[in-house]
Amino acid sequence: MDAARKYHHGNLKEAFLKAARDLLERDGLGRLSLRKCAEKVGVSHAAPKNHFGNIAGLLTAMVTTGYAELAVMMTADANTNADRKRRREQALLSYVAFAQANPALYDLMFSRDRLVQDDLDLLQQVRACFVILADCSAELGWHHGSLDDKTGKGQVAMWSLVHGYAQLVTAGRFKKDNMKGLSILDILPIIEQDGQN
Amino acid sequence: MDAARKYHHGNLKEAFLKAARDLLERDGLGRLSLRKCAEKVGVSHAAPKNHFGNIAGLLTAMVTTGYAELAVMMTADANTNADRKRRREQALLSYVAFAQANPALYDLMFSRDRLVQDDLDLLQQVRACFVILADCSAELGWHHGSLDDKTGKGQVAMWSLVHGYAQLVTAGRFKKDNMKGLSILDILPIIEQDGQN
DNA sequence: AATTTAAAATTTACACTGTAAATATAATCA
DNA sequence: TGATTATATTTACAGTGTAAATTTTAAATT
Repeated sequence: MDAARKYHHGNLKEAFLKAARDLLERDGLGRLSLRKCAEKVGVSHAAPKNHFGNIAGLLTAMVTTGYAELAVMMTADANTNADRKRRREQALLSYVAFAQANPALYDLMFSRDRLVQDDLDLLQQVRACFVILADCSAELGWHHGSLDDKTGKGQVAMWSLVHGYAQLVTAGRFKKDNMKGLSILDILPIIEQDGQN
Repeated sequence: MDAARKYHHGNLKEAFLKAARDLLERDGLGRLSLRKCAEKVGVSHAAPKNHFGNIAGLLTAMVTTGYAELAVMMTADANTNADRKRRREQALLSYVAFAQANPALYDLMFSRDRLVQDDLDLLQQVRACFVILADCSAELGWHHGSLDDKTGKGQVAMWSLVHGYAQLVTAGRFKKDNMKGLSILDILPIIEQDGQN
């Protein structure tokens, strides 16, 4: 079961994912094609059909690895005994860093019509990221103190804020004007309550 | 100069924009093509070249009308003498409503690699929307009261929050779990300061 | 009004794309 | 070894965007 020399090519699936990701970040989604990936890997253009079915399957698999990497990055320093505020800041910084390092992939990760949205692996990895963000949003206070968070409002707000920031930054919507140089941590206090963490 | 009967087709540009937008929302960006638009309008597939140059030009023009409509919706009730908090709630509700009514278009409006990003009309309409949101974020307080907003943090936070929320809602990321039924106004208090509006 | 000019739309052509079906190859298993 | 299954290739086809040449029509000019 030596995966490296098992079949004709050996690990063609991972080779394809790597080639597709390189082409995605280099040329953009609009110029990514199965045939270019196949040429880059050195196989026929019909080879990926066995592994991914169609191009939506390839993109879905690639996006799924993206969510997995994102989860790993967000929890990279979580092994320490840092308090929640520290973990939250680390996770959010990593979240934005991932989006900036992989802008085209990050874009695709929230695409509505190019992925197999009900893919089980994808849903699982998306949920893993959500759980991490949910943990980050826990114990955040509210201005209107009567509100508790059983409704998930804090989680929704947390993900909305960091995703919106990441997307707008990578889309170049914040480049001009006088708002460059801000980080997610600069706008994070908006979501924090004095005296809590 | 009767625009309705000026040329062979008459207002082919607007007819194309309408056809493209219908196909976009019906079938998604992945299945939108110039040739289908041309067939729907009833002209040859090369007709749009005179008006848009290429497909990026068509998508850019379509997205530009989207930003224009968004600006109109956000300021629809602004003629009244409502205070800023009221205007802000109206604008944000309209923002999310627009995204939900035109999910595929809204997605395309933040695409990184399918538009002519330096198109002057596009930049102008984007800026118009930003100005409205900036007005909405004015006079919002901060928890750490020492911070003023000369850096644009409030504007960045405002757009990040509402865009992230709109994108995640239209992408279906909030459909399950226990957080359905929330509106942007439910998470807006997170950005408000007691005693101010 | 007749002619010229320029704009608009069509026709034709081509390289590229995803996908399906039939075929060939190689690894696994009996 | 032989049979089976997974993997990859070949071939084919409909659809795509775009460019170039051509035709048609409106507008401009005389």
